[in-house]
Amino acid sequence: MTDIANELSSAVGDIFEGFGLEKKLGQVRRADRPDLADYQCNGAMAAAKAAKRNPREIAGEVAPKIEALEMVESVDVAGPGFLNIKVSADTLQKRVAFVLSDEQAGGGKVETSRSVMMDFGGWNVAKPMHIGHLRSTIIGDSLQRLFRFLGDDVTSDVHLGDWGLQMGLLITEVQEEQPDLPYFDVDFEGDYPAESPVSMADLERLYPQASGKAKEDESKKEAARAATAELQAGRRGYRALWKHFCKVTQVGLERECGDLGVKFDLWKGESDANTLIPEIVEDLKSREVAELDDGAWIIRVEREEDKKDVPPFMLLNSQGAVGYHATDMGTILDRKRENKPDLTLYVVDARQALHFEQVFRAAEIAGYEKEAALEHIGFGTMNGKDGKPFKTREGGVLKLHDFIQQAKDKAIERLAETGMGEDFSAEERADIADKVALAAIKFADLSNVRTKNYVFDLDQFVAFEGKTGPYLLYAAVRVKSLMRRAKEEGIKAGEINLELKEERALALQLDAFEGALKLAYANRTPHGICDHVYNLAQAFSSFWTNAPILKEGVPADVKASRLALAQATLKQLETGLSLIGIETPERM
RNA sequence: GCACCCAUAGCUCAGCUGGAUAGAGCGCUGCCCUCCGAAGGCAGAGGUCAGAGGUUCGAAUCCUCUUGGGUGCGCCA
Repeated sequence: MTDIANELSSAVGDIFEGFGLEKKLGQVRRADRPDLADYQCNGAMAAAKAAKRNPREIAGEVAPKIEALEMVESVDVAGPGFLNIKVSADTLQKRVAFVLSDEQAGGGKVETSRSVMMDFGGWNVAKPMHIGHLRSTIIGDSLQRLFRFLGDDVTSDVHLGDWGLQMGLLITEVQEEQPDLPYFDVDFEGDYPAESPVSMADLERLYPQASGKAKEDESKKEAARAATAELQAGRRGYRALWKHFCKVTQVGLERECGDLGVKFDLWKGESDANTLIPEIVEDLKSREVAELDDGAWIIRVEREEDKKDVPPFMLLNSQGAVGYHATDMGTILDRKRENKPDLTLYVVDARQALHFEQVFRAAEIAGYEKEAALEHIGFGTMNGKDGKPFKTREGGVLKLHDFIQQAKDKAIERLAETGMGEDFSAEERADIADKVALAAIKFADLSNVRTKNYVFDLDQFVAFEGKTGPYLLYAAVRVKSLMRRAKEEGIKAGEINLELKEERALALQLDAFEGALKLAYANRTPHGICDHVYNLAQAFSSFWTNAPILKEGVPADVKASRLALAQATLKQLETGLSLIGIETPERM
């Protein structure tokens, strides 16, 4: 069963076709004027344009046929030719019953399942995990949940940044601080220490330090480049030291992932593409895809129709080292062989757009992957209240862990203010605070259009009032509490009978889930899911205050009907929230 | 210089392939708890959709230009 809008579209499309009009003109959607209709079709006006006829005349011809459909209650022609459709109560009732019984909660499935690779997170070895990584992780995670839910075979890969110049910078920086370590002795032949010479804290300090020096001092940069090339060429001591960097970093990364409730299927890194690089270089050189230019091996990717300069793809730099062009190419080939994805999504900051364009073009030229199977899912930056990139009060880069902690502290504060959960155990309260904080962060992020920058205001987002994650948790918890009470009283959900306008509005909202998911899926924009769950929670709140469910004096059959409606809502609400990575507590 | 993204209510943001009276939230005003969780609901004030042209029966949406912000542009990732 698909949603009502879809069924109507198909039926109305057939009717349009019967009049010699295009089927797609029969497209039906939710009405923008709920006072006039449940659903609307604007096709008559477009049809009139194409056929050079009067739109009202066409609408008038089509309307009786639509009205004759079993699911339709009535059809009106309004304004220049809008077809306003009201569906029968029975149609809506069946739809709600379906949502209640459907394992997808009415969310639907894709027609053909694809194999999809998702590359997000963008964590780097040794660079501090900061606020800038948040969006990729949250958006990527939501997309992997959505795609999987709709039936695709998804593989997510954190694609660790572990192979570029930052590694060389770290190596030279450690050498400067601790020159006597065996890693730097070329003649050293023994076993290197099992213990890392640096901690995560050291790494977080060393990288910005080294990076700063390299910017000021060209010779330091040269040394780092050389070290990078040597590492990539396999210098034993460098490899051993590098492994320590990676291992130490991984511990911190797993902590962040756990905190965010995000899971990756693969923890591969840029370095994993390394084994393929020589093969690729050889292949592209021999087929003359790559050419030598200024000492570097490049692939020209510019096109006639380009309106801008598209710099070449850099296979090997003049030092013979590989950068992220080459590792990304290697990764594409690796995935092509290992996972055979139909589609690869790169959830990476919009500023990388040119980079991906170069890589995708180069992959196509090289014949490793079709350009159309590679997609950059860009996003804007998260700014502070001043509209500038999010920083600490001191102006430094805010670590992700600290940021999440701030949100948790704020959640604890808010819960205490309202006395919510005060008689719960400390563990439960802490768990609730965690869920509230994450819901606040994720909902705030995902409810903005992905491609735009947005302003993060912690006070606003951790609020329980308004369009926030915590409000949604509250809405869900309220229904859960109702369910517990119904169970205690032995009341069961029964046949659905929609009478009040709030009941009808809620049913219509439940029907909109599939459309919201499909749109989010097609555009890779989770914010449509946010809108849907929020609208659903609002429709439920209105229903809740106007349609008593378990109160005394409510007839048994009405109780059973409303309980079914509430249950369907809870199911879809929790399903929808799970798709944006939000978990609901049992109570709060 | 060239290219991309963005500009909608006091603030933060939605607005799907062009459609009816441009929607939310916060804030503001007024109602609604002897009654399932009021962290809620209902009602109201508040907008020349940055500006100017154009296409169209119809434009916040499409095209052109202007202004004002952000970002990117071969050996960092």
